[in-house]
Amino acid sequence: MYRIGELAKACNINHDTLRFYEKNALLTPSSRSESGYRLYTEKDKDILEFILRAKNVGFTLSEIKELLSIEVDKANNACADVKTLVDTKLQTVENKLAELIRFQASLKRLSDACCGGEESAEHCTILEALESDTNAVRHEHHHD
Amino acid sequence: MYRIGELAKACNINHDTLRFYEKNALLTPSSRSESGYRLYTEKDKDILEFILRAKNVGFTLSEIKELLSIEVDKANNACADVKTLVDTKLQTVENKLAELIRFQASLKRLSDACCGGEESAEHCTILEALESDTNAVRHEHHHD
DNA sequence: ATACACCTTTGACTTAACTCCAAGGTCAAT
DNA sequence: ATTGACCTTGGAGTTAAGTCAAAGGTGTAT
Repeated sequence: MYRIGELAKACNINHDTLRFYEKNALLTPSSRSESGYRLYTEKDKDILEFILRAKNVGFTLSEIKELLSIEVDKANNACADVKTLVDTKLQTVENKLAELIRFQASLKRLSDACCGGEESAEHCTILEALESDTNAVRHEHHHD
Repeated sequence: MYRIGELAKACNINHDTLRFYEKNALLTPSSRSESGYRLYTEKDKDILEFILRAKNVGFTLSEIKELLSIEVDKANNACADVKTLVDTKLQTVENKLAELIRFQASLKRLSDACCGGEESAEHCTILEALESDTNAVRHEHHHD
């Protein structure tokens, strides 16, 4: 069991952020001590880590709330609904992945061009690095 | 040449956002008409698209400004500095990529479990899907 | 020449996501 | 029994990133 300060420190965030997440129904501590102190379990910590990772890749708190709300309820027949939500989010993730892979390629090309090869003059900005990427994929396409 | 409304519409954003980006030195239109209208070129549009994609994967505007400022200036000897910045950003991108791949795997597992296989009971929430991922990678590690 | 859609600027307002503050309770150590 | 680090609540303040509104200029179409 973590008290609020311990969990905050462990995850490197402000303790007020934890209260804020509680107020916004993202993460409620599993229990309270006699005297009213919030007590977080290891599972609560997993949820928090999930929230922080999701935030880091550009999900909003309300999107994260949606992700956390996903529950395949076998008894209830809401399975199809859940699958729709999951597949929508999966699509979002895959779009983000595609973007990031493009950024990665551009930055790599830039890093290599810099102080590296003979072709230092070729790719001088991230936009040019991106363009050369685009050109590689599409047809040649000059404009100055 | 796009006027502000045209570019905003083409990129599906508010025209005030373009003024906001200009005020914050992220994107300044290449020229103005006689009467003072902002005129954006195709290159300006490329920059805007870059900004929007970067935002989408969780970069802040000031990080994006940094990315856009990268220029390998051969004359100037700042090449090493640039490489450091680029490599730092590359690391950031690769961390984000790793997170997203994990999300993707979890969501896929969830999607497959739902309405799909026999094992519908196994992975009911994104956290459980994540956990089973963790378990696959690390040692077995029970806690209830 | 007058609508009308579009543009200008300045400045105030909004929303998401925190972050801080005040006034006070808890608890282990001196 | 009191200090000091921790916790509580409620509410106000901040920052990033827009978004809107007011007052007025532009430019093409009737």
